[in-house]
Amino acid sequence: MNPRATIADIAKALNVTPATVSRALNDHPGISQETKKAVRKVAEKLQYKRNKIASSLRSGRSHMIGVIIPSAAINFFGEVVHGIEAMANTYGYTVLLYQSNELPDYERKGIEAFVSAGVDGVLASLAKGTVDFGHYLDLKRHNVPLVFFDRVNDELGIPSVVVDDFRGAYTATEHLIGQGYRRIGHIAGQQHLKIFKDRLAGYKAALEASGLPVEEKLIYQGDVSIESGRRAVRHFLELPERPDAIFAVEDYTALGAMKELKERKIQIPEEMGVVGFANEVFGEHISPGLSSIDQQPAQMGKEAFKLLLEMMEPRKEAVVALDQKRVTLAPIAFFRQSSARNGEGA
Amino acid sequence: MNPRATIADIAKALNVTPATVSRALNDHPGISQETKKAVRKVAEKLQYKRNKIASSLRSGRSHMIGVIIPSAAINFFGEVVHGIEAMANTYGYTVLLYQSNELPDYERKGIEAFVSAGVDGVLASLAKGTVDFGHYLDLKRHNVPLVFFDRVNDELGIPSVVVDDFRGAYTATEHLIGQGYRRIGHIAGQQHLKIFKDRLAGYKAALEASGLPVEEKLIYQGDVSIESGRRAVRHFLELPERPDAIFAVEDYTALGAMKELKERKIQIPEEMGVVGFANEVFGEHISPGLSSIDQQPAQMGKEAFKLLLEMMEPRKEAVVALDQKRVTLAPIAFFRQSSARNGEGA
DNA sequence: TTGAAAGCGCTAACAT
DNA sequence: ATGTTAGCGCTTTCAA
Repeated sequence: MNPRATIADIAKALNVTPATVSRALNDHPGISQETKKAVRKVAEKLQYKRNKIASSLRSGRSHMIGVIIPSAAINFFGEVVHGIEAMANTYGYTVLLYQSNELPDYERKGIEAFVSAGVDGVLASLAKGTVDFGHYLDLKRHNVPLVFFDRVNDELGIPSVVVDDFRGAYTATEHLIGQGYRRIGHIAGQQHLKIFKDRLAGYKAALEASGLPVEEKLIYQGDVSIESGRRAVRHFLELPERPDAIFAVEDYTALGAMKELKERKIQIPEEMGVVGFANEVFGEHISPGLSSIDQQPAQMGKEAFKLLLEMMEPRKEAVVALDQKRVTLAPIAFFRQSSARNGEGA
Repeated sequence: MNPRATIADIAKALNVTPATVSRALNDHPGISQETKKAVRKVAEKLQYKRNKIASSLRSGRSHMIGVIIPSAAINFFGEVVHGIEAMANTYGYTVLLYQSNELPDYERKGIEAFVSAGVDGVLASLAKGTVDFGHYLDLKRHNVPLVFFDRVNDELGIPSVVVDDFRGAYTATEHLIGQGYRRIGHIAGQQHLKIFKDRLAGYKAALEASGLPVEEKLIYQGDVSIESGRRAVRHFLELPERPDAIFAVEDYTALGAMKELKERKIQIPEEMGVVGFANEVFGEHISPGLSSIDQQPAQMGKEAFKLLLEMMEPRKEAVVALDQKRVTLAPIAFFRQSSARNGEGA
């Protein structure tokens, strides 16, 4: 209806200049308390809302950040966004969202949209298929701060936040050993993704630490899907010496494995223990409850934003070169019935 | 590094004026093909990217929309956002996201952030506790198009997209009757939310259509939580004549009911059939598989955006008064084992 | 088909 | 403590 009130309207009402009003609204030191109070009162009365667009154009800062995720329909990313958003809002930033749908082309489009919109920084989790990082490096070239989370690439000198996948996998495997399992198979994920490679490494390390052999036959190359979990089980069962437990690279893979095992009437956890990774919601509701490693998605989002904030609003004391900065969160184990041979499930 | 190229840079390179370049980039009719081609070539070479902020300030249109959801961590909303985003991108819009965390205060803050950012329109799903709609009406007053989805209020003359809750509940109940269940209990949700009221109504209507009595004792007032499902079962089992099936207002409620039933060794679906609502991911992975009603979240997001687009870019033929516009999606039933007394589960 | 000129609303030098 | 002035990069009349 009425055109929005501007700074000029307030200035007119108070017989001061727009500059004064602007300063008052921004709590500039050199403005008297009186004036500030008066300005705020009139602003309230006129329902003044700052025109961020004009402000951004002039100041070069938009107080918006862009977030690129593979898909908002994946629970994990939903929760990461939740964390980012919570943090961003408390610091006065607005979040632009873009989904890559796992397609590098969309990723590039998203970044262009962000640059075009003038974001002050970008948070991103890589699409599975991304191998060319040119669009991300463009951001760097234009001095737009960038932080990766979860699906990261560590060779570009871009700060990142991840969960300690190695340690998570190590903990999971160690737990299975502690429960008395001795032949532990692993359903692995695509090895060009660092997170999956790290999990495989953690699995191996745990075996070695316990003096158990690492057998290649017990490592099934899967692709993080329910079907791949089923296939892995079929493979394992055909072995002359089948495993007595499975550490799956991800919960859906573990789920597929469990389904196949159930259909073949193999008792979980008695005959076969199962541990997944990600602590998806369904894990605590299926039976037996699925043991898993939580990745702390909300916390990951918060840390990622904090890292980005340091880059967007650098403080003097800044110590470490920021492009060296890596935040690694501790994974949290949730052991349930699927791996409780000694009856110690949660 | 290098400051971003502007329209003026292109103009200089071609010995034309910025106005011409602007028109060429916007595919203005009165510009020669030659010029357009030349402009595009130079733009490419200089890696020119339109400064949306300047463009918005001048034109008054930002090509951004704001989306308010209760929480990105709730799968359903994640998927709605997915749908919105997909549609928005194909039409050249960018999505701003804000989470209310179910708090009306955050909702208001979100709207202020959006107004301030100059969005062209807003999509919103109400926080549970929202009873004062002043902030939403403000948007209307300032001619910022607004569309509600899922958690809507129908008394404000604001267009909305919902799934047909009445019909979904009717279908679910009718299905139970078809499976031979005769005493069907309902675990209801908070009745001040229209979606839950509609589901109760659908349940009642289906009973009546089959000549079955509606018994108040078989309607448990719950609050959409796992615990409330458990409580409902305890209540039902204490009745002199206990029900032989349960239609739960929502999947988590159904899950709670199933857990309680299992602990009491009551066979599902033989002794007690169960149907939920929402078709959450876990439903197909628990055993028995949970029958449920899908709300088509992605489709809901797409329809909501389309409605908003009509308001943001009205076409001449516009027929119906837009504030009367209601889109109702057909729910889709997924019947699984939890209600398959006749052995017809999916 | 193109140019000239003005201005969207705000902020930041520079002045006083 | 406040005013003056200029301009961010773009679009859009109006004019040629």
